[in-house]
Amino acid sequence: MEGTDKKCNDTRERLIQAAGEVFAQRGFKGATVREISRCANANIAAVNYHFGDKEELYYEVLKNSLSSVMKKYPPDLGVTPESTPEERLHAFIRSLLFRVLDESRPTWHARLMAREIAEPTAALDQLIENILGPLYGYLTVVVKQLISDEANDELVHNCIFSIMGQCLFYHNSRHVISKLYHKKFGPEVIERLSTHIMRFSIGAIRDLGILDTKSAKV
Amino acid sequence: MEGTDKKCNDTRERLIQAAGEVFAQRGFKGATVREISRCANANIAAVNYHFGDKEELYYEVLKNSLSSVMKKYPPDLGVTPESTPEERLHAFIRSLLFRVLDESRPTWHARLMAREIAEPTAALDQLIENILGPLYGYLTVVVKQLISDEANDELVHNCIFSIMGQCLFYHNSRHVISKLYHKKFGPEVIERLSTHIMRFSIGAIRDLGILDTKSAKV
DNA sequence: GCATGATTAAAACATTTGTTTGAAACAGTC
DNA sequence: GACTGTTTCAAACAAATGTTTTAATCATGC
Repeated sequence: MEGTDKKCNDTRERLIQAAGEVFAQRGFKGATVREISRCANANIAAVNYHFGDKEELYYEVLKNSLSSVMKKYPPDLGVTPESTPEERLHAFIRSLLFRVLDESRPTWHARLMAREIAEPTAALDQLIENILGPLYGYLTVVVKQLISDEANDELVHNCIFSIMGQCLFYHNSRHVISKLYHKKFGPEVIERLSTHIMRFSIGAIRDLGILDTKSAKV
Repeated sequence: MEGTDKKCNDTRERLIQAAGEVFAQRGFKGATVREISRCANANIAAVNYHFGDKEELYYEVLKNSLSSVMKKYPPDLGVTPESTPEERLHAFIRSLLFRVLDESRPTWHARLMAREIAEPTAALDQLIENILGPLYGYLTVVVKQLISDEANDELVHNCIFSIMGQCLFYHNSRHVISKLYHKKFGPEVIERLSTHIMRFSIGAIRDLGILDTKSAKV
């Protein structure tokens, strides 16, 4: 009836869920195993028994979170290999926005990842290898198609950073946005945002692509 | 010879400097008054004597940091009221990038502010009122001039978010960028980045402005 | 020189926190 | 039902941390 289905008695699983919430809310240092245990209806010793120590639990939570969130919103959600680069970019942006903004489901995945990106622990390498690397790679291919296949690397990198930056901003600065503009991010707002970022970026890339091919010709 | 000039013996001042470094590096929770005191060559009791408690010291550090960094890189650095909107936007972006990326000077200001933005304490309101509010306001004016004075508010907001997002990305994701692309942000790289973001945004805004005025005509 | 107030110093205090311990409860097997 | 390995529990431990205390030191005005 509330999150955990069918009275799942597996303490280990409950600990991971609870730890996700608490780590996301308070950070690794701020989270206490006592609070985690209490939220999971488990004994204080449960964390050490099942995971060895707090840090190992954190890794487990992060790993768990990653696969789950990428499964729900894959970068090519709703497009096929036959789609145009524009459609693929739009899909990428849309997925990314939903991944980091959707508050209608266990919300700690995005916050946890943002935390790890902003202030990495030793787990960042794993995060890059499994998630961020492929993600940036995918976007690179799409952007290269949009500009031209011989576009110089620096321009391509700058463009994918511009796109990623626009999307992630709404998560990183959400408290400021909410205080300054009283904006909330429901699904329909996210849709409009994704359209905006897509148009903004396509327009920009077209311009820069023209500049680039011109300078390449010189 | 090293940061503090003329053997400034004021313990209070040394504490603020040291606390800035430590808070930026470890976060509020992770920073210990013992480490701060040690870095400041002060006694453990000094923090409580001079500031009451750890939290009050944090507020003081934040306040101090804000005024200092905005003084060094004001948003209209190098432009006059007669400059074109394009020039003003470029100056804004350049300043913002230097503000968050310049590692050649006491570097904790930006990290401290990023921390507060990503996970606010009670001090965020003050930060918004004194710094972020005016900053966003200034950018809004510039962007409005670029699109058209009757541009609809949502479009303008989305555009300033797109610009802020592109800039802040390089700070928030610096560890990922560094691991994926082995990029370091020296002054000349920052200059090139600011030019890229300026072009990217101007191109995009032009396009969207045309769309906007067309739809406004309908 | 000394009295006064501000500052510093070292030690101690009270909590909090991650972890360990040892016994109890449980589950499955023969 | 006794044995075995696993899981849970309450209590305790050791280290760390913010804060307080009490005395010493310093600076300044008389």
